[in-house]
Amino acid sequence: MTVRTRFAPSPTGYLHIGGVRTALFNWLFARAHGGQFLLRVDDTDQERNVDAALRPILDGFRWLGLDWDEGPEIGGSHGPYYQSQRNDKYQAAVSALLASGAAYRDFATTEEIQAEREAAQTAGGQFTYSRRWLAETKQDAAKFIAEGRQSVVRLKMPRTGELVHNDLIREEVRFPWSNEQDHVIQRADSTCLYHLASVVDDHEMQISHVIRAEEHLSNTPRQIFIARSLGYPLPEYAHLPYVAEPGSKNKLSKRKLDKYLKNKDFAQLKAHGERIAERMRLAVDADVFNPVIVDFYQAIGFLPEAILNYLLLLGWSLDDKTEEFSREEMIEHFSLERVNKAPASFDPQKLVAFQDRAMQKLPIKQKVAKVLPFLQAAGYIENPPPCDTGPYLSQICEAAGDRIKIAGDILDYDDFFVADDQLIYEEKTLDKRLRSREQAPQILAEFRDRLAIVEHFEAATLEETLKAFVAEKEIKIGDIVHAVRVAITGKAVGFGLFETLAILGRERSLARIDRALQLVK
RNA sequence: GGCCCCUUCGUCUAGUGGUUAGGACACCGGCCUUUCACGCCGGCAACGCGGGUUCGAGCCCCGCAGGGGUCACCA
Repeated sequence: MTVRTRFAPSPTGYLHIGGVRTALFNWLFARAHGGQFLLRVDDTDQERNVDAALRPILDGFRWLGLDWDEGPEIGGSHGPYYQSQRNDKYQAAVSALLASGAAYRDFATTEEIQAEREAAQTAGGQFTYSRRWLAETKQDAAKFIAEGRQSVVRLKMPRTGELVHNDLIREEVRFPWSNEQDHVIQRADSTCLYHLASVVDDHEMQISHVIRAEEHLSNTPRQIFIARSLGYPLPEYAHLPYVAEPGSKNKLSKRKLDKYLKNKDFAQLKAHGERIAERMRLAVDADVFNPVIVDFYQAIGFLPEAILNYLLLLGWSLDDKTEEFSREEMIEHFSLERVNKAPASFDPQKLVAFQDRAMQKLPIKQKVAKVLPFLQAAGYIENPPPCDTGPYLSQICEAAGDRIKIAGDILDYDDFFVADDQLIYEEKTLDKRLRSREQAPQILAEFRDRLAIVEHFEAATLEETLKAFVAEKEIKIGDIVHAVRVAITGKAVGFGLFETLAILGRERSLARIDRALQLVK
């Protein structure tokens, strides 16, 4: 049997991190079994512009490298892949269900159903629809229509016995049929509902494994009922635990974006992102610029592999120690058997830790490539970049060491990209390192003259020069290092001083020191 | 409330009858050091509760408690 899995996003305008986890597991399972992964658009209830609302989602998938074998934009042999375009198939299924007696036309009004429900509730019992507006024959129907009633189609669910079903993750689960309602599968306006559509599509698209979040577990009985009634072979079901809010066991919801910002770690991550966005003069749309949404990470320069690696471990593990997985290793090792049953909280800090590690491992050349678009977006480098950009950025990334944790962090080191006379000095640092120390400007001036005559303006020789200077003047190394740093970068913190000097070169270093000296005079 | 699911450090988890209950993130010390990062060393910290079964239970059984999901002419 060919393994075929699917992810069915509804076009909401953004890709939710919990959704990505579900998609990832589907994708991994398909890839691990040499099968296909498809995307199907759940737009049965959409009125707005589906294309516009779908684009960020597809972009997110592409960015993460979760490629789909069939679906929007690429098509496939089981299309169309938009539920809004598959209505004929749903109608046919409804007719078949009606014909076999597995479903019926119901002429009750919403109010009447509601009244029954409330009556059952006050009686303390469980609601079971009386089916008194059920129309079995044309005559019944005609009578109701004459009264001006409209009809929906309901499933005629069993009311005795139980469904025993084997879930790939939950194992055996049992549902008493008496607990099920006669769910509506077709609205009064004759459009069909999600559960019907989903079952029909899964069957027609030959989905072998339905891997979805736990919140669908209790929807499974009605779907199995539909599938059975239609004579479909059942797919395997695997219900993943949902992703929970940080520090709680509530389901991470797309509707509570604001709430999560109250979480300290979340807020901190967002603030970091905002700092980067601000430097690029990027409009920060509150709806999307949020760590629950994948766009956020893309916008500020996270690595897709870091996100995938983190999400993989949210509810799945290989053993007691392996944490890092390349894409290939994920595919090689992933299995549904090792998926956890309990919900897992989304932990922004741990995601960041994976990002840090992934960034550390990134070769300089690739780091340069990641960082460049941010410098261009901020207006520091032209597009296309001048030919000396590569070597210059390589030096900077090399000197940066592990300081650039997110590609957008490069913008913290704007001092390498502004003209000497445009450099902005932190007043506080100028005060602390130069103005408040009587001897500091003098010492800096003297060291400046040494720099002017140093033979090789390279990190190693610069360090020798400075050490010699310190020994000769009988000062502490800190007395000069910090003064030089603020003079050439305007900041209190930065890369190694000697590397910084070397990158800037003699001319620019001297110009900046001179300017700083002017400023503190 | 009915039904269903879940329960090991703060968080992600390993663990399938005998372990000093392991790892990771976070946190707290210390070291390194020209700042900031990185790195290194060390530390804190968990089997929800109660009954069984067993020589022995985090692991098996039964209760309880807690948490969550779901109960739409939403998806």
